[in-house]
Amino acid sequence: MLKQKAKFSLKMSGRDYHGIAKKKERLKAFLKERGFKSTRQRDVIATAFLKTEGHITAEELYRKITRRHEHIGFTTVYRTLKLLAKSGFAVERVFADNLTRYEQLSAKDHHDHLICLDCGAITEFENTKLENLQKRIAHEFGFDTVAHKMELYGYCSKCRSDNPDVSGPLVDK
Amino acid sequence: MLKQKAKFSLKMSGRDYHGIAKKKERLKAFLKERGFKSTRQRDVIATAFLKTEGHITAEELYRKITRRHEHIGFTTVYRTLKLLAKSGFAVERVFADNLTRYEQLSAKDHHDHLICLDCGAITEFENTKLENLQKRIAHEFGFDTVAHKMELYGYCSKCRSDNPDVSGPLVDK
DNA sequence: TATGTTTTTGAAAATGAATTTCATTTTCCT
DNA sequence: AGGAAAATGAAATTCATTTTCAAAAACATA
Repeated sequence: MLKQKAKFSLKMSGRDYHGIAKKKERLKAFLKERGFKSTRQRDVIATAFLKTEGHITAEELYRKITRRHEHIGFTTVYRTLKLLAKSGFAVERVFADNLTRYEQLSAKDHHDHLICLDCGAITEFENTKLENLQKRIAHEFGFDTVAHKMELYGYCSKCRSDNPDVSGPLVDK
Repeated sequence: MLKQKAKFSLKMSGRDYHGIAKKKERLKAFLKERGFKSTRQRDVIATAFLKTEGHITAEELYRKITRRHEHIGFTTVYRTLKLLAKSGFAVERVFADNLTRYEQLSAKDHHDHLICLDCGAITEFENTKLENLQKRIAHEFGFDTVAHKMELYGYCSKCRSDNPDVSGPLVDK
């Protein structure tokens, strides 16, 4: 009774809600162009990653994948995420917990992060004024900026209402 | 012929340009208050740290200290820096290279950093507009902000003139 | 389709900064 | 001086990340 589902599982699982098919084509093209090889593992990992919204560690993605009984090594997940980052499909980010997370590189290119110190939720935001101000400041110091990192740590409204007297682990200053 | 210099070396080395004496008094008071003990090592490490301007890793401070033939263990330097951070004399910071650095907590309290990807120079800056904008943004998302991190990575004017075609290691996005 | 070359895989080992352990030493209160 | 409590420091541990290397897979070419 699972036949019909299985029949298409390798080529398409349901509608392509995330535009994954196109991305995978682009990835394949990228690999060929650079003389890298297309493998089953890379396909599985890339698919799983591209389905993911938000920020995920190599470990988390690895667990997600192996849960579905794929026997793919952690190293390969790790390396594939690096590859995705180098090929422009993913961005590496390190927040205050010092874990490396990957997020998809989307159209929403320049954004920053709000991080809840209680539940760990990561909210993205974009603010043009902030961008401009950053550039202006860098300029004042004779800096040519190529990247920036801007994170706001605090407590989201949900966590504050759950737990009014927050005294969680501070992070920075 | 070095007698005169040596005579005062433990109590005061030259004028107290950095206000170190006062800070050390405050530290001593802090220790006593909390039931911690004043030790030769803590004195040496605190002095060395308080003399330091800018941002220093535990390793760097350890090397600086042992250079002067003090035999103080790395662990003690590490722990003392943690202690200084907890007692409000130092602030811990982690930049893109993932090393923990310590800087003195000065009057210039809320500041952010410009980091040169070539020479590694760290420049501090302060900008009220930026602060306010950050708060406003956090507020929009119902966040109660307790800390923030804002770093601009790029190339300082010096490095750009030394090496016009920079293609150094990128860091983030 | 077979062959050969190159790349990939993944288990295991290495790395490296941060942190902890624990026996010994030091501080400091009485 | 004596004794309880804390500090020291060398070594060990932790833990995420990265590398190694032998075996397996991919793929260009014949």
